Amino acid sequence: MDEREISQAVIARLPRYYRYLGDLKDEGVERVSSQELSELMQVTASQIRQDFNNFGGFGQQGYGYNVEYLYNEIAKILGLNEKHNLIIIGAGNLGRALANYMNFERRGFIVRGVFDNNPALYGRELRRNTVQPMEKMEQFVKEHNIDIAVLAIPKDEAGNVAERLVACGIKAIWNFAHVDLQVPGDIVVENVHLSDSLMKLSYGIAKRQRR
Amino acid sequence: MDEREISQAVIARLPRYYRYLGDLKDEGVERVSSQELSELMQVTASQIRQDFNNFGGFGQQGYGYNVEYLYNEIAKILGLNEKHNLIIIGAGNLGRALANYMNFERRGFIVRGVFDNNPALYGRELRRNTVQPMEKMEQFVKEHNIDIAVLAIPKDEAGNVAERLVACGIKAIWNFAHVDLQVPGDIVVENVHLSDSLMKLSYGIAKRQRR
DNA sequence: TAGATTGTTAATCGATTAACAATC
DNA sequence: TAGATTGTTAATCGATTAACAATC
Repeated sequence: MDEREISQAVIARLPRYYRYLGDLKDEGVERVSSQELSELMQVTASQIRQDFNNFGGFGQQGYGYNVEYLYNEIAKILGLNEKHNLIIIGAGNLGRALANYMNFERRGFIVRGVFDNNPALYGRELRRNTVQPMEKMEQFVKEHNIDIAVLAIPKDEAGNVAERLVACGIKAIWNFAHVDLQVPGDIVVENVHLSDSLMKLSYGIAKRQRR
Repeated sequence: MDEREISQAVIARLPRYYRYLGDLKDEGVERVSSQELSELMQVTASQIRQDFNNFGGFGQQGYGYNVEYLYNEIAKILGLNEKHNLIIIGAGNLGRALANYMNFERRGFIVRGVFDNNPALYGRELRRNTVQPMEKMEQFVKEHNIDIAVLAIPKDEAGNVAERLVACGIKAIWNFAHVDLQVPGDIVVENVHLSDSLMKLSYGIAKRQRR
């Protein structure tokens, strides 16, 4: 909440804290100490306290952390209290899977439109949405207050589409295309490179084999 | 290739090197210096040289790196020269998308079977595979020399299924379930937590808003 | 008050960057 | 040989862990 930049390592750990705290909350646990949480999550208690203190003190000496309060504070830090309208670009296997995947809506990420440049897919139903032609994307973004675009298209189309999205005022891109996007610094980009992930898995197997 | 443990940070960068080198190779580029590559990839030349030297010297003073050679060496390090048989557990939206997604086969990851516990899906066609009941999983793993299982099932089933997979000799789990799996140390686990990724995106938007 | 546990400072560890000698 | 660029050592930076005083 203050001016200082929080390191990427800390941000990357927040969703995991959020998940564990959500579980504790669901179990009806009221308070948790950094020590208890550290055993549960297999990280050091020191790291937990340092991480939370990046955002100001959420705990109380001699007591620990109130689970529900901490859970809600992390939600606020992550911006999960805000609703986000998103569109999905690409109605191939991955785009369709994401469009049909309900769980994100629970967290306030609402799919408002799905776009593809393949006429064979136009009008196809995906939950509350039907696939629209790419030409309608720009107008749709402006009219429906869309802030996130999910890029589920081949890598060679991704750069061009990203440019169009930036031009019509999108704030963030969730990029599943296997390419590094070049966008202005104020555009938030989060990459999901599945093949990179699979290669890391492959490395793990190869290393195991070498033992 | 030697005894020393390579840091996770280095491993995580290898797929990206591999991607850029593949592009250079496709463009017919023969040699590249750490300096050139650093400008292309927006990392320091120092880091590139340090990273590669973890695995022994791939370059030559005064010349740089031979693109094709380096590309092939990274493939070997990542174990991409090996073929891997995999099965997909869960034929929901995500499981089906992964089963239909051809690109992984190109890299030697071959989908040999798809399993689900929903009888309504049994026999459903997904490329070369048909959905089979979960009860057949163990035998299939043993008979078809499967080393990777892709977990595309809800989080509350994931722990149990992971245990069964470990018991029947799987080597690696590509985990899309939103839970931390508890498995023996010799089992390779690579997590793809999409909702974590979406939360990081959300943080980026929230931070941007606060400016 | 005594005990517990945070918030925070200090110490350590590891990763990144800089510098340069080795060598093609 | 001279120029280029790696491989590698040293310096710096940042992140993690340890320690403990503050405080509930």
